[in-house]
Amino acid sequence: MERLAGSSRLLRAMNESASLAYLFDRGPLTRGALRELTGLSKPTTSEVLRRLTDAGLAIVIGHTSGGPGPNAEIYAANPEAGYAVGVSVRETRLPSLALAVCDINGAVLARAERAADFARVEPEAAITAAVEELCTEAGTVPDRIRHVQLGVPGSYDPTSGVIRHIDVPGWNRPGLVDRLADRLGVPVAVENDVNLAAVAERAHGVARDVDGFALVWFSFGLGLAIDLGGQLLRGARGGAGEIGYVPVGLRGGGPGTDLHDLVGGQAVQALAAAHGLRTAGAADAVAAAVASGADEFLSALADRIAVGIAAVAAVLDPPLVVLAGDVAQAGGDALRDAVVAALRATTPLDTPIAVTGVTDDAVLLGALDCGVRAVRETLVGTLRDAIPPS
Amino acid sequence: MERLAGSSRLLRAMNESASLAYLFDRGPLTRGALRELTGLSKPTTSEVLRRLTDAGLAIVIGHTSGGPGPNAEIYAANPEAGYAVGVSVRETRLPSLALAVCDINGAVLARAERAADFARVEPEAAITAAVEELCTEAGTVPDRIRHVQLGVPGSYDPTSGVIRHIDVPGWNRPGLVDRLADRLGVPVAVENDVNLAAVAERAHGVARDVDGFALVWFSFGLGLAIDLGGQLLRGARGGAGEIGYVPVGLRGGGPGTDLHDLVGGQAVQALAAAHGLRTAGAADAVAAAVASGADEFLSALADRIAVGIAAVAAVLDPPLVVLAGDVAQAGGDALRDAVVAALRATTPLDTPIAVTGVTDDAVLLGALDCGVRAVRETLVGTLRDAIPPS
DNA sequence: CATTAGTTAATCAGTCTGCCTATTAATCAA
DNA sequence: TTGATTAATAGGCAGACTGATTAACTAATG
Repeated sequence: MERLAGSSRLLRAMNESASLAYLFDRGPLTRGALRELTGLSKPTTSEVLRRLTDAGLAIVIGHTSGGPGPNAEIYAANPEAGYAVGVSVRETRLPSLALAVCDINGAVLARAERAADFARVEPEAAITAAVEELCTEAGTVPDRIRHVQLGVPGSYDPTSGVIRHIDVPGWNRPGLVDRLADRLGVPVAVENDVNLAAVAERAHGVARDVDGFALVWFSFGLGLAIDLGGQLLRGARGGAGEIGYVPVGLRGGGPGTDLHDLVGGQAVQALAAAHGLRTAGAADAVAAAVASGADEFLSALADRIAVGIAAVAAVLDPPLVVLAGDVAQAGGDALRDAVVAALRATTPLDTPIAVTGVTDDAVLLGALDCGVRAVRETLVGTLRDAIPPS
Repeated sequence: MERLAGSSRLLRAMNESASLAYLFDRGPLTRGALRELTGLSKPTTSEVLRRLTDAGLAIVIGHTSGGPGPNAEIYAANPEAGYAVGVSVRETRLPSLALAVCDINGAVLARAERAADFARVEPEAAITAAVEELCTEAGTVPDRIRHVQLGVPGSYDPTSGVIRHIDVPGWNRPGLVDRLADRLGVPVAVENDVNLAAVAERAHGVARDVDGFALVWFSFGLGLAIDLGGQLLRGARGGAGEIGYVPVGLRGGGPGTDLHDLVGGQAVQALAAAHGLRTAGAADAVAAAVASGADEFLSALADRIAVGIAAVAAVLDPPLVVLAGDVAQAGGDALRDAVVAALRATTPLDTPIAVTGVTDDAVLLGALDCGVRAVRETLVGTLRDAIPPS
């Protein structure tokens, strides 16, 4: 229930932040267009835009032409109002970083990849150095950055400030995030990498116009991200989506088989080997299977995947399930069709299933998207907080 | 992102609705207390309360005393501002109804139970008659009712307006809800009964102060409700929580065992019988087992339940899992302890588990709670909509 | 008499309506 | 083809209006 109360100052703050929000997500607008969206009068719209430009939050980027009458000025959010950095921390054979800066409108200014030996260089130093290098490449200064979004293969517990379930050396130390924020002089947020992939899927992939979806990530590890109307579900301790722990089958007492044993990277490779496919990794195995038409292996794999999806679908009933990660991407539509068939054969659930539509680095794109959104929130909040502390 | 923009009228509407909202959920307040909560000035607070009382939404219910100075008037939401009806439609051996009316503050005015033979009387007629009778019992008129909340053992698809997965005769007909609303002349909302039990659990049970929780319902059927910060998760087609479809074990192709086959009412009874307990129903069997200390049966049952909870916990990581429904209630703490042990033995998840704290009819209480909230929203919205259509 | 509840009057902030001017494209006459 | 005329639109300005605030004031209570 809305509980906002106040005086005319609140009104101005609301009108300004609403206008800025429209500039952010409806793109460039004329005064007239903004007037229609906000329902404000001509003088007020003018005043709001004057103040936003004075504050460096909006700029005139052009003029209309063609129609009768004067050419209306076209306003847009000032891209230089703040930059966001996205960082993807990867745990492959060698730990590595992918990072990028973008402006408030989401345009990427610079991008880089780096190997990083976290056993020798501590994470704070490595990230700080990488960000500074990125800034010089982008031709900007670190001061302009308003938010750094990290994506890590683990879950972040905001109450304790610790990244858990992470295998990259040095990254599970308590206080790391605070120290990094201190060093960079910028707010730092941490998010699970699969969650960020889901953010990218909503922004650029197949989940663009969907109410919500579950993204299942098949790679070396196994992950799940849940998007409910654009909001991520993280769970009590950031542990939502630890789908690898879904039990498979009953057993008396002791620990038994779970989903990780069935469709984790190693399990997939083992299954492939059992079907006579010997390759370097799980993704390669699946790609080879698709190429050579090894249907038996694919349908065996699909059976296993269907178990996990059935559990997710029964609990959440998502409007869409997206298969992502290098293994799923290697499988493509062939794997998707096999999974659909397996699911239909076993349960009455008819949840639509799709393969990811993000071809670029999904985690990095998602981190940028989250970062930009955070910067926008900050800027809108700045206006809102013009309300005096009573 | 907030997009509200407007002029001084909006301000008044906001201040009034915020004040009313505070009266609703902080209970009776003096002018001074409301002033602190809203941050408004003395004259404005007075004006707002004057308008609310004029509109019949607030009343003076008393005066302070004891301190120096005049006695402050104590304001409260006018209980007569609107009534809500909750109806629980049950599918037992004989279909039956439980219903109650309460005022805007949640005080129950009248309550009734009724058998209803929906094979012979159509649902619209039966509900309408029951509501009218309830009104005379409560000494009020049906006009005063602003919302009717139904709880049904099935899922309601708001897009098609059809109640699905329901076994009570006549209730799966398309357009039923609209016809009922027409006949009663009041908005009618439908919700899954387990979801309503979760609402009651949050309002009156063990989930009062928790961020979110998953409520697993064990009765004749099997259900799951997911509460995320007080918001229910319903799924794409109202099918979230169809936990009975969670698969158990791998199988090649054909339909195999699912959770319903494991812990549905019949399955529990069969399991009890296998352990030498012959009773009329699942709940009785469990109660008998607890009374007689039949630990083997209980731990076998707990093993099965743990599979379901593990799946839910792995997907959602809820801060709490609540066991509810007559079977769980019969099991009580003994069953809870057995389930905790079974869960710890099989998975690394350490989600807290509790038995329901609602002893009264949870579905009916939840329906009343939902109904009251809907009426409050309507009233607050009335004030908000004082904003002219430009 | 000190303290508090609530009202009244004057003021201030912010938006709205209505009118005005300037600018552009289209149309029409020479 | 060119210049004048007209219609349509962008944006600014002045005065009215709404609603909240501050500050002073009245009245009630221990």
